[in-house]
Amino acid sequence: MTTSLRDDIQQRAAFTSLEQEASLNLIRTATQLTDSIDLLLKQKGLGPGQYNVLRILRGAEADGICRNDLRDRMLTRMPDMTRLLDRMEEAGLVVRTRDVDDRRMVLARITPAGRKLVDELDGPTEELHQRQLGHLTDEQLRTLIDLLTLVRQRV
Amino acid sequence: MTTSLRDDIQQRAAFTSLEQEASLNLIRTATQLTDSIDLLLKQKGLGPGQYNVLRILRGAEADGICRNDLRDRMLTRMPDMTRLLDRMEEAGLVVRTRDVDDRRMVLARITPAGRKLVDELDGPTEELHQRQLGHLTDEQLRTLIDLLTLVRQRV
DNA sequence: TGACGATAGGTGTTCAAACACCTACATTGC
DNA sequence: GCAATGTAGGTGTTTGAACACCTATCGTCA
Repeated sequence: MTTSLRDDIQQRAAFTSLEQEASLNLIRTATQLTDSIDLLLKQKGLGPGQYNVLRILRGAEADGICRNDLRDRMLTRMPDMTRLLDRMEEAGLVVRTRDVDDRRMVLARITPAGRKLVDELDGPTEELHQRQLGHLTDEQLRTLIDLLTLVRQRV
Repeated sequence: MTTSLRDDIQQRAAFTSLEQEASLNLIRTATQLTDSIDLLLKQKGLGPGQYNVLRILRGAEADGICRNDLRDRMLTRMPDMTRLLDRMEEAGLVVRTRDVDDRRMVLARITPAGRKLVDELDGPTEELHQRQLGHLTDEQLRTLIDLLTLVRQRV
């Protein structure tokens, strides 16, 4: 049983183009994925942006990352990075220190508490990914990834 | 030149699984698509939710659709449909009338102004879809759509 | 027929996203 | 050395999203 997007959202008119159909399918699918992930994160009191920041900062280890670099590496657009970091600092997940060499820059680092939190989420998120995508074969996943990478060439 | 997501967000550690890689690729790609679409819509003073509502109501023609049906047919989750419709009604894009048979229900219908607005966006959005996805062959698009449909089976 | 649960919709409130604007510091070129 | 420009970060304010809670109406079954 295959649920096409057309049945899914009960649209009457067919799609006007294959490109439109692909676009709507992509957005719809991503939304369903993020909805589940966000629900999981919320159980730990995290929003999607906060989790993303924590994973980036964990990857950077002790070096620390400045606000703009952080913003550019986010999975999704986040214009108000300052106040996102404000909240995370208040929650004890990150610390910010002004760089001594270039005093314009403020480097954010993950705290032990932040690291613990994001580590605890590794298992559950991986399980969720398996539930969400585990029914595809490796070849199908590889094809999907390659096609998505190709899409992003021209966005 | 292919920009993998790993380069894109400058992640150091490799993905922990093909499923995770696919999930992140999907979310990242969808975000890029919606960012451009939202930008286009904003030029007409519309948010993504409003545009989605208008397209659904246009497809329903004169019948009108109640709030919950509308919510279930949205491309993306929208918990506060009431006030979204409030704003659209105030903008003259939709009208709401209480159903005489079942007085719990309020049917939303598109106005001529709303219809004109969404009609005007058909061309630009289709052009955008072409710019975003036109570099894929029909076969690639078909494969992508099929894979995304398959993904949604188990979300 | 009238109480009960289910369903449709609305409201109140809190918090975050978004945008424009502003300040501080660094860099460059004269 | 200093004005001009660019870059990094923060702030003020408005709007919308999210959540829990509330009201009105319908259906049904004792």
